Amino acid sequence: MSDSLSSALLVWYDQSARVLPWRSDPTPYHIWVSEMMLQQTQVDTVLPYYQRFMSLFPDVFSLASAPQADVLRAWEGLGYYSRARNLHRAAQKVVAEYSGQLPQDLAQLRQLPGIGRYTAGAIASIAFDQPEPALDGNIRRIFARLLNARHPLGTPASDAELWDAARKHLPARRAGDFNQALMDLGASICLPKAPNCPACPLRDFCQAFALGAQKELPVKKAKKPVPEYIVTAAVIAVEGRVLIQQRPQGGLLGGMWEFPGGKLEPSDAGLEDCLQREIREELGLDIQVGAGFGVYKHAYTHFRITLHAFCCALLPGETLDLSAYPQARWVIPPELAAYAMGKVDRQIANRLLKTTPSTPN
DNA sequence: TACTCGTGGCT
DNA sequence: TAGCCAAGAGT
Repeated sequence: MSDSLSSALLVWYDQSARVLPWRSDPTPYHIWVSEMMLQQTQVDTVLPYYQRFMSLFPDVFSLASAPQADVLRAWEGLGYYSRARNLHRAAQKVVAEYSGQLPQDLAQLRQLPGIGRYTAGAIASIAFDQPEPALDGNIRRIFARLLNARHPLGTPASDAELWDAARKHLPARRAGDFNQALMDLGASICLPKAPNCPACPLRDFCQAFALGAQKELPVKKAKKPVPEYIVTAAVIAVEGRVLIQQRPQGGLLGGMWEFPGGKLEPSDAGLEDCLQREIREELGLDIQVGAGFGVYKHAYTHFRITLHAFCCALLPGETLDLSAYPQARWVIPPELAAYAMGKVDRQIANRLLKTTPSTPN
């Protein structure tokens, strides 16, 4: 049943909804892909990726049958690459078990890789018009303010309170629009730091606004400090080719390609020593380290790195047995574009396209 | 529960 | 400028 809060919100949404490609043609596949891309990622960042992804993989069958390498390459730059691997696996499961039709049942949706509580609710409500809440960061913030809820976000008490509130206020009709309206409101008016309360259609329902406490909410847990690591990477060139390797599935940048190297350890005498050790450990090769090939600073979510890249050569007599290291590959620089990489390694690859690495000696 | 997992834009 | 933040999921 529609309460006055949801009615006021839907009136606002009918006037203010953002025009988005997945809203213009809200098939289950479109909603699903968009929701995967939008996890922890803002709409403006997603838009060009969504358009390109749909041109490459217009339906669940083309996605399911594509090589993982193509999916990761299409995802490069969006981050959180487990989303791409999970979406790809889920597409194969939907084809194999559901004849290519995304299930409507909430429990069945949650069985698909990459679909958790939020995304299942979003797909069920937006694509299938089911009365399900979908609690994301925006909606958590909005309900925390509406209720003057003081439990820190992410705690069980907060989750229970906010999911209950979202379900309680869900209208019987247009649940998908209700959820999307809250997300639009969170992205445009009920902002984290500077909420524009005078423009808010829910102002009269908001306890935080009544108390003047909107900027104190939501309460967040304290964050841990982020460590900084010194990292090295080797551009090993032999006869015009450079060595890259694929990272293992599952961890950071899983399935992506990189220039081999690793973290500076306390036992390393220096950057050169670190790089020689890493290449010996990872590939069984002894290398000569030459000139620098750039210093790259990068911030991940939970740590920061300063990466020192070097031009390197194999010591005389060294060869790489590719059958023993199937994750490694020798490629000419123009081919690097076909290999999905994280931001730092892509910067190195792009520099290689412009500059031939110098040969040690 | 707490931690991992990317990147770009903003202040 | 260095943090903060974003349509979370998996372990």
